Amino acid sequence: MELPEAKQKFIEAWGKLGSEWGINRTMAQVHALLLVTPETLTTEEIMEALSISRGNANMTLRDLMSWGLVEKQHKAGERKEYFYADKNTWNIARQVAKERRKRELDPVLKILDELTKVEGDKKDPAYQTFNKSVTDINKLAKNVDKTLETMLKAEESWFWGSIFKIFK
Amino acid sequence: MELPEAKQKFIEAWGKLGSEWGINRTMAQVHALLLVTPETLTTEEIMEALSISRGNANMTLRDLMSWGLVEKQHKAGERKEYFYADKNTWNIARQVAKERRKRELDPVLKILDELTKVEGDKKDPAYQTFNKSVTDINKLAKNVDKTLETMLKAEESWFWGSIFKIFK
DNA sequence: TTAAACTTTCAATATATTTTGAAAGTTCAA
DNA sequence: TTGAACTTTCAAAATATATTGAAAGTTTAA
Repeated sequence: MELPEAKQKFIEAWGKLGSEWGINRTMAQVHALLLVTPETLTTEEIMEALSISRGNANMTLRDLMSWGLVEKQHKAGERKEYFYADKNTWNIARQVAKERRKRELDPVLKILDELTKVEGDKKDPAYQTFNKSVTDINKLAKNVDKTLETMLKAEESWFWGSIFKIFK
Repeated sequence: MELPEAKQKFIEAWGKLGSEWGINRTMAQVHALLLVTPETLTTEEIMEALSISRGNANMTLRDLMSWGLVEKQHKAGERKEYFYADKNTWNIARQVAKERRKRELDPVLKILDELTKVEGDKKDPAYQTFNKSVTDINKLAKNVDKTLETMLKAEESWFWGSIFKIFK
C-alpha cells in the first residue's frame, strides 16, 4: 500500500470509529488528517483534502479546538490561520477522556447521586429493584470516574505499567 | 422525589448517556426500564411504558438480546413472551465492553496493524509523521484491548481492588 | 478610510437514523 | 384445518444530525 492510500484508510477508519462512539465523523476525519500531516494546514487545504465546505471546516476546527485537540498558529506577516494537532497519543487520550468526563459522565453522576437518595417503602419490590440498580450503577460510575481522574494525572508508561503489573 | 418520577428520570438519563455514546436512545431506555422493574415485562407493557410502537419495541428487544443484556422468558401455558434484564451491573459493563470490543475496536485494530506495515521513505516527513501516529495509536489501542480482555475475565471487586491498590 | 484577504454565521438543504404501523408470518389449541 | 394470539418485517414517514454556501463580519495594510 502506498502512503496516500494509507492516509486515506486511516482517515476513514478514524472517522468510522469516531461516529460509532458519538463523535461527528467529519471532526474525527479532520483530526486524523492533521495527525498524519507534519505541517500545519489552512482551512482551505483541509476543505480541499476532505472535500468539505468552508462552513463545515470552520465549525469542525472550532470544535476540535474546544476539545483541546487542535491549535491555531499565526505566522508572522500572514493573515491566514494555520492549524495543527498535538500528535502525542497519550495527550490525545487524556484530552478526550477529560472532556467526555466533564460533558457526559459528570452530569450523569449528579443525577445518579440524587436518585440514590430517593426514599421508598423498603418492602416494595419496585423500590428495592430501583434502589439496587441505581446504587450499583452509581458505584460503578464512581469507580470509572476515579480511574479517569488518575489517568488524567498520569504518565503513559507509568499508567500502563501499573495496570499490567497487576493484571499480569 | 417519588418513585415513578425517579424511574422516569433514570430512564431519561440512561437514554441520554446512551445516545452520547453511540447507543440508540430507545434501546438504552428500554434497558433502563427493565433494570428498574422487578418483574418480567411483555412487549405490550414496554410499548405502553415508553410510548413506542410495536415494531420499535420488537427490534429494540432483539437488539438488547443480541447485546446479551436482556433475555426472553416463556411462561408455561402462555403464548406471550416475557423479557427481563440481568441486573448485575458488573455483568452489564462486561457485556457492553465485550460487544463494543468485538464490533468496533477489533476492526480498527486490524486496520491499524496493516497501516503500521506500510513502507515508505524514512527521510520523508510525511511518511515519518504518518508512521509515528499510526504506530502510537496502535500501541494505545492494544493496551486498551488487553485491559478489556482482563476486565472480561475478572470479578468486579478484584478488578477495582487491583486498580485502586495501584492508583492509591 | 478603503478594500482585499480572510473568518464566522446560520437558514436552507441534504443526509442519516429512528420510528411507525399495517400487513405478513408464526404458533398452537381446538 | 382454522383462527385467535401473538411476533416479525419493512417501506414509508418522522426526526435528528450534519453540511452547504452565500452573506455578513473582521482584520490589516496601504
